[in-house]
Amino acid sequence: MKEPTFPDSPLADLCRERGLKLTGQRRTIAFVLSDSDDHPDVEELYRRAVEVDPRISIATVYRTVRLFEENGILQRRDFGGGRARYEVADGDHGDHYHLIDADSGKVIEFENPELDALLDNIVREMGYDLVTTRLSVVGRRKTKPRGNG
Amino acid sequence: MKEPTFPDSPLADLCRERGLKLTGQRRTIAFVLSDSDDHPDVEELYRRAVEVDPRISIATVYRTVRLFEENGILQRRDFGGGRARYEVADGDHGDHYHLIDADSGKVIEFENPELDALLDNIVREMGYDLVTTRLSVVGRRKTKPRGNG
DNA sequence: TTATTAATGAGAAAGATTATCATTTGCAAT
DNA sequence: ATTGCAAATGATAATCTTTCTCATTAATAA
Ligand SMILES: [Mn+2]
Ligand SMILES: [Mn+2]
Ligand SMILES: [Zn+2]
Ligand SMILES: [Zn+2]
Repeated sequence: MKEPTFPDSPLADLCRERGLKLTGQRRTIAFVLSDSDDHPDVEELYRRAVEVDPRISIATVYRTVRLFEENGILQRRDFGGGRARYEVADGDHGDHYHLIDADSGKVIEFENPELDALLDNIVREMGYDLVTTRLSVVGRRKTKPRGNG
Repeated sequence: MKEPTFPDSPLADLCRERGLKLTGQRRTIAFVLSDSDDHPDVEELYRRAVEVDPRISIATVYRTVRLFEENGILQRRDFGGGRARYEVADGDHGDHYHLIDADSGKVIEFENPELDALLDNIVREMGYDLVTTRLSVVGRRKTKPRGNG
């Protein structure tokens, strides 16, 4: 009966600009996504969305992330572990890669123009245009070597 | 009633060397894998294995690829599309990456020592030791530019 | 050959995602 | 403001891949 009030997020505006119908649920999910700076999966997005407006179903979250991804608003990531994870495309930072801490699972973002260029060149020299790079590295925190231990 | 006869494959020997019990099914799956130079998923491995010996179940194929992967005999790949795909670890070629043709889905392997080194350095400079690199690029075949067309 | 222990087969179960369909809602035209 | 209609939603069934269960079978060592 009571509609929650919150401002239109940048993603909600994007949604409109693409000519997508801006439903209450999409507005909520867009808000939640704009508010996130990590890589939530659908379950986590659902939890956050319900906080904002309980009148939402997990099915709609699945539908909406797919829609947003098809429209270039979201990027899907696969860090292993069975569930797809999402982040805003071209949020405040541009293209980037992910380092996963092998022990904690923590995701650390990084950019590297040299890597961008190298991948582009490799693919071009094979006679292709680069469409998508799917890259994540798993690493283990280095134990700082001591003088004597 | 009739046991199919085929030689022990390199992978079957590896299986023994690791102290794993060499069952008929594992011998068959090892044979099929040694005979493959592509990136089959479990369903495809099952089809190939049944050709060699019908007395095999898909459950055992799942179990065996997991076992082989845990023992460093197989590598699991994710090219998108929902199913895990497998290839022999350190077959005739060493570590390599994969380029997926965006239109045909064809998988093209490549090696690149510069890329190896760059990834290693990036991760090291972030304070980590590189454990695993998960990389595949999707590309579209270049249309050769014409002088006039 | 026998005993022991692990592996297998068949199917149930699990986990993630998509499909179905009756109902509701956004939105554009009255 | 109402109306009409296509599109979206909620609830849940279905699908798809992978793992689990458990009674039966088979591999290895004594
Ligand atoms: Mn940078
Ligand atoms: Mn090389
Ligand atoms: Zn990211
Ligand atoms: Zn390969």
